[in-house]
Amino acid sequence: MHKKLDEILKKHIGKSCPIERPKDRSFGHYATPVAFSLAKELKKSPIIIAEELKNKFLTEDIFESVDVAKGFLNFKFTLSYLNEYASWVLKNEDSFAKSYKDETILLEFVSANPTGPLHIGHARGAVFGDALLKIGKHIGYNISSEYYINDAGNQIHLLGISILLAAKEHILLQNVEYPEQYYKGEYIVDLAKEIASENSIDIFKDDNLELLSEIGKNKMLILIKQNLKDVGIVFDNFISEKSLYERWHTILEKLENNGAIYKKDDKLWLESSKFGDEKDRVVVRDNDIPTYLAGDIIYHDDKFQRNFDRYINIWGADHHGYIARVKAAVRFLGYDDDKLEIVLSQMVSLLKGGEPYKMSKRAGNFILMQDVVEDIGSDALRFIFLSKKSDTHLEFDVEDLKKQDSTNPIYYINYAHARINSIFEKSNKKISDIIDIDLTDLNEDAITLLFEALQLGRVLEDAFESRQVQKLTDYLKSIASDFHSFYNSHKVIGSENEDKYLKLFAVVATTIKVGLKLLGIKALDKM
RNA sequence: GUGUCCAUAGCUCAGCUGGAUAGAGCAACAAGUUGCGGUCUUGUAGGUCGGGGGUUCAAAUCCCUCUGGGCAUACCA
Repeated sequence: MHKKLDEILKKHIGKSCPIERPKDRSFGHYATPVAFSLAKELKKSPIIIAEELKNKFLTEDIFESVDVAKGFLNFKFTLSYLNEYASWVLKNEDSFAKSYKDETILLEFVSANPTGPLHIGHARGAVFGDALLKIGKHIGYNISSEYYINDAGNQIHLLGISILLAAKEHILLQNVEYPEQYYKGEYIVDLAKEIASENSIDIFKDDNLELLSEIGKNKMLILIKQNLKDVGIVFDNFISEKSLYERWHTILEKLENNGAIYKKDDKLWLESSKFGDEKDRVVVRDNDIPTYLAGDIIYHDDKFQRNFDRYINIWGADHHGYIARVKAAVRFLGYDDDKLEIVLSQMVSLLKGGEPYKMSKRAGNFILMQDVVEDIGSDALRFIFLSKKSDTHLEFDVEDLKKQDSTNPIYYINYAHARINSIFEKSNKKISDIIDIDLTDLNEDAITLLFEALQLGRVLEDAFESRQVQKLTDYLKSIASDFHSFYNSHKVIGSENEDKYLKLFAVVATTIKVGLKLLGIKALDKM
């Protein structure tokens, strides 16, 4: 609908204009302040300009009214236009709020080190990325999801050491001395025992760190994939850091040819300060081993070689200082770094009944994603993560998400959906019975609810373009609230408007169902 | 120290590229159901938008500055 209005505005004004929702719903469905900006160009009062424009718009038959108020133009659609769209939505549920765009996007998220299970911070980025993916696909982007596996370098080496030491202490019953850095969680001991039972304890006797690292990493990756699957996330692609290194020399040569590299203190430095980084960064140490940044440079070259129109990375907010150097590297490689967008996912503080959520000893004093999923379920976890901006701190109490009343938004929304389902059952009617009912002579409440329910497309576009998924969760809460309020003040079954209201409710239910689906949550028919 | 993000109602947060009297949920207080799931609804109260300057017809929104926080500041990933 806003697209239709956009077209009409362009037609009469000759350019795209801002379209807003009026603060006061009674003013109309949409509004534009365009007369204010035209006032400067035309040197006329905005009110006069708005009045002149109003007369042009009145010729369009989709408008019930076009009003001018303090220079704002307010538009109200006719009920028959809304009805036509409602019928289309019910007949084309799968296409509701869909759109088509000629743009390919590579979305990278999670990319947690395969050295342990996912914790709650990872979960937030994972859920956010997955929802962005689903929404983006729905509105027509060609998006692929990707997980970058850091399976090279020191962390993996540490994993191997940790497994070996755990095995020596707990299986071979030797005295061991632990170094300063190693993975401390009890899962490491379990991992060692599992490896012992699948092979033999001899595997720990010749200190084959490389083998243990490899086995451990593979097992952790399986665990991570399972953690993700438990909240409905499946990646299109996994890409291994290690596998990329065979191209390092080619990439290094490319960087050198582009004047990005210099040698100092026997190390190779990337001159990233030239492109906005605060200082230059080492890419190859004096022992000839490339740094972590080198892997990311190869990876981003690999990404850009695959020629997407846009690259979105979701990173933990603690990595924000890393953005400048990667962008600089992308420029040195000769690509447009504006195509690379980094979205940050902030840390999460969890409470349970007002107290800090207990850490998992098993995982080494992290809040384990799996524990929270088992506690409150995937749907509740997804919803709470998606109801706040990704780059702000989030604090919530899991007990609040178990409540079965209006204080729990996911319950509240599902309740609206289930209630509509139950009303249809009670009335003994199906969607097909009311789909062609003509919506005429509806009261204002009903028209408002219908209009709101038809806003899904606009909300999805807005949520995706701004990378703010909470716009969708907020919208669904608001629709559920509007519905409950309407239902409370209007008798439906047995009233003369029964069929019309059923059609209206069917649209509301469709909006909720499609909206929740894009958040990775299945709407409940019964509760 | 430097960089960066943030500061809006008691709490958790919205507020779109500056635009119409600053919003929602929760908590608090007060009402409503002989009517379809009360797993609900309605109302009241609550804010000098951290302080101070500036730009503008218009600033919570943009700029400067101060204060108070988070994060980063590795040749670890």
